[in-house]
Amino acid sequence: MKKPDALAALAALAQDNRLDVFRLLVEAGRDGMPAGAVADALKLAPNTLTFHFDRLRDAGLLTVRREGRSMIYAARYETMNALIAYLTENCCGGRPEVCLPVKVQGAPTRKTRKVQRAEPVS
Amino acid sequence: MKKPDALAALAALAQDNRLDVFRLLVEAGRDGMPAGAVADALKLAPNTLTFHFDRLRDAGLLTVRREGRSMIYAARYETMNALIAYLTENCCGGRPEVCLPVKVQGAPTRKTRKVQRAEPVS
DNA sequence: AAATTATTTCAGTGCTTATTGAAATATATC
DNA sequence: GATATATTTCAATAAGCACTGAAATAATTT
Repeated sequence: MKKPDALAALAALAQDNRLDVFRLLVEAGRDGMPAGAVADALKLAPNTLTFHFDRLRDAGLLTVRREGRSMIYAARYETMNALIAYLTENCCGGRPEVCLPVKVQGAPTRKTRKVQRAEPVS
Repeated sequence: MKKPDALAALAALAQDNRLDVFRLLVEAGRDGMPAGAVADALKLAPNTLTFHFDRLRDAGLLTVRREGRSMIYAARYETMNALIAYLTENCCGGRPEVCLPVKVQGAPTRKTRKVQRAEPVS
């Protein structure tokens, strides 16, 4: 994945409702779910939803197909995977270790450190 | 990491110049680099840069400290790490395998797989 | 203490975004 | 073929964003 694509994916996901839409479709699995079902689940107006679908789709995060009079949207996992790979490579100096809380290389520093607490689900 | 924080981090990174800033600071390492050096490297007006620093900082992706008359900005790797973890957990159904191009569960599919090519730097 | 260097703050501007309501399109049912 | 269902398109609007130029703050050097 190249920078413009990563940027597009980031922008697509950087919105409350769209992140919900994408997460819902990820849960829904490869078969996806109809636009109306997404609208119901997230309580979004159908036209607003179309707007968000378009953006997610432009970013390569979604696919659509028609089934009867329903439009079935499904998450494109590959793109999300590529985004995560991009972030890991480009924003962790290529080495995920770099992102870890405690620096390992270099002279030994003080040992104590704030305890990392487990977090509530959301 | 909770949803609002993930959203903030995504929004902060979903901008061309800011993504550049963050990547540069990641490369710069834990010690960071002065605002002016970032401005020079990326050819951004200092006030524009302050604007972007603020956003990255609000998202918890940066730290600042003063050193003489310079402001030294440094990447907060933990936040990026937490974002990647969030995306992996919440947008890959908790299982990274889900994001892989070929579905593994269910009946065995063809064995071959598109070769993953190395990509140009950007 | 005046001048220089580094960075931030402020006000203004054009552009993009998210949302809404109303109308249009497309498929299915009666 | 008329009606109902599912979704999209279109136009309008309010809010937020990225950037610019000018002025302010803060630390250093002379």
